[in-house]
Amino acid sequence: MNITERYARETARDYALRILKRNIASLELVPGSMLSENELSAALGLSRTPVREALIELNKIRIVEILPQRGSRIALIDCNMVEESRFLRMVLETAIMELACEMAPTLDFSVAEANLKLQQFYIENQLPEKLMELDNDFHREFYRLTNRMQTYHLQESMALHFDRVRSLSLTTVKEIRIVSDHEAILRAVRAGDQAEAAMLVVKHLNRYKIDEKAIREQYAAYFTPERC
Amino acid sequence: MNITERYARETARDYALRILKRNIASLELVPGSMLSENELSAALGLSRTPVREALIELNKIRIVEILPQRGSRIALIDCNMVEESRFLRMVLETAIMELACEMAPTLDFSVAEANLKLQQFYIENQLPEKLMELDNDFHREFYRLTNRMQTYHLQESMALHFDRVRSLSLTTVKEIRIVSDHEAILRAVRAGDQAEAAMLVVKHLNRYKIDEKAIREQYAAYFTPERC
DNA sequence: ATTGACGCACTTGTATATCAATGGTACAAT
DNA sequence: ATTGTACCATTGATATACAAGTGCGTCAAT
Repeated sequence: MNITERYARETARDYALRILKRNIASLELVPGSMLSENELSAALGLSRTPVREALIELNKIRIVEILPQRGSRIALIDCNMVEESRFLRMVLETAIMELACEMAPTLDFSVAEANLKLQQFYIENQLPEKLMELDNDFHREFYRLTNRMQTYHLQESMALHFDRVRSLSLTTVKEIRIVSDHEAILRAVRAGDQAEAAMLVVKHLNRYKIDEKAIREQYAAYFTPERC
Repeated sequence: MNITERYARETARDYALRILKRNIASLELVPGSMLSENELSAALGLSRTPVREALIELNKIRIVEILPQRGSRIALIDCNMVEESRFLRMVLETAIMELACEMAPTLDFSVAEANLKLQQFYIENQLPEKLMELDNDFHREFYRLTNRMQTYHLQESMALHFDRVRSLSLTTVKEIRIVSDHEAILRAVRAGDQAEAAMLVVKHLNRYKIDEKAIREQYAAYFTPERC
């Protein structure tokens, strides 16, 4: 496990959650591997209670299986859950953008604008590492503008399933296209063009399509036996 | 609090969650009222641990506020959350039905059919009490058929916000319309008619529209001061 | 070699006690 | 009226213990 420092004033539970999520997304915690509350609390330097609470949360999004009286395990990658997280993001983000179109006249897009400027800066200066965070921020900003943060959090929790597959993927997203996608989306939303915005969102999210078949074959042990 | 027996083999945490949710939805637990882990564990005959775990879950869907070192409280009814839960259901259920339309040729609708038959039976025999459960079952069946149960659970958790307002509402839904809506939806999905199914879902869910303004005025103390 | 019984080790679920940190309250002092 | 102080209740977290259930190894019987 890749363990880093606990933030100031971060609760033990949030700390455990943060570290666990990161290690699950990066596959440092191998799908199918067993955990135990005791083992984890020792590794994290916490007691069982906050670790247990974190595991319960991860169990709720079905990324951790809790087998009573036996142990816990990192769930195998379930294509159905990956598909469902993709579905959720597609459906929700389309609806969010359509909503943003309706509200456009009353919205302040300056945060999104500033974010875009930064994206362009990092592209020009060849610093693609920062882009993923900016990408997330950009999308989240529309949930915030439309007052749908709870929806964002629901979607975000499911995204872990997709992140694991992305970690296995060799296909990287073309940064320049991403940024121009974002520009186009913001333009459409500003113009209140729902159909255009929805179309762009779908096109944008489809860039993250991954060659799941090849990955599945190469890393068969990480996946649930059921076919998709 | 309205407390009932614990089911056989129900974990203490699930029991606490079930009782709390029911009492929150029915407003038996008054919006804005304070709770404490100790008080609740005494009332439920459990220890702090499972009660605390239940409160953490309710806090995550923002129906319970946890104020560290001060206590917990039943959140006031927040119009934004109510609106967001309505938004979520509308968006997700529309997408689910469209998906079901695509998959229609491969789906087995016999469970939904049987449910509809029962709905008709209860209408004819004037037993509307059973209808709400059947209503829920009917909708859940489409999430199951399209393999989107996790999506269902996310939506379900947010529904608590809406349920509280519905408990205050005097406007009852017309049962007969509900059943005929369901029939029409199933027909459209069978026929694979996405546009029709989506339209029917929106129309159906709009029947649950509630006179929020009047309720807000009558029960102002239950609501957050912010306007919607 | 196979089977069956048994017990051991381990895990989660739960209970309980305890302490730290902190916001609220009551009350005295001014 | 304001301020300061002591006290209390509450959650966050730790530690410990026990119950119950699972899996595994041992060992005897066959």
